[in-house]
Amino acid sequence: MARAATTSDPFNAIAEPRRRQILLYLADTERQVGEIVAAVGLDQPSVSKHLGVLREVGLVRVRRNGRHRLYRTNAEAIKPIHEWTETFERYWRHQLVRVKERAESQSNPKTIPDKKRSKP
Amino acid sequence: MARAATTSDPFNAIAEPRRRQILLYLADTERQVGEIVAAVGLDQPSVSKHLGVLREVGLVRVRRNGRHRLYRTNAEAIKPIHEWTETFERYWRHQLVRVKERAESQSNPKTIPDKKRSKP
DNA sequence: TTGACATATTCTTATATGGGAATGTATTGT
DNA sequence: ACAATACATTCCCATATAAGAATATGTCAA
Repeated sequence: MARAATTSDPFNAIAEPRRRQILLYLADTERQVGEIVAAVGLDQPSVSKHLGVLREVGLVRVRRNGRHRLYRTNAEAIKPIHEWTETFERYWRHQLVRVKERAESQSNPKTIPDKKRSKP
Repeated sequence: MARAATTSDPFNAIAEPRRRQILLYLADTERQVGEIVAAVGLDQPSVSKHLGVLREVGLVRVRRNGRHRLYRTNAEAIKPIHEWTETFERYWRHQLVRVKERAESQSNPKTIPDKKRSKP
């Protein structure tokens, strides 16, 4: 079968760039939907749907305030992803050590291209 | 537009559980495709396709050895994801502190949850 | 109440994706 | 050269999903 739904798997939920953008935007401050709409430059229904996904998977929390809804990132829900990537940390450390060793042992300036940064 | 392709966005590439499984499996040892097939319990073409995605996005490296291909996780490609989640670390730390403080100061649960929606 | 505002939900549609089956390709042993 | 082995690729199909348009729901103000 296919992958787990965006609404049940945080890994899948953050696979959408707009949602990552929203999570960063909501990381330190509560925001109303209107503000989020302005910030990400999508139309309101799209934003509401993204927020719905993030809500269901637990990556954001909502609170009502009059006619507004105040969203905020629930950082704890990102922890599992952080921990998953963390299991690879020692491996890329080892890789770096190996690269460094090679660079030091032989003064052969062989270029090892670094991966480009992803642009969220 | 939709999300970036699995073959160009590591976040999307790891949104598939099988691929995460493969990445863990290949983290510390090179493996031939046959071994990976046995390990994940999919049939060979499916595994090859997942490996193709991981290859294109740079999450694994391949090396030929006779008729075999030896795959290994390229941990460095996971770093950007790790770093993205890391930006939230201080927030979940704060959240934990707040939760702890509240639990210690008062035993009055003031949570106002958002209206539940039924979707099961 | 009525109406304006803020947000959510429900269509519809185009596209990406994963699995299964079948086939293609490269490499080795004889 | 030929067959077997080890993978990769292609084709087809079912499903998930994201955007857009239209509509619904809920809340405040007059």
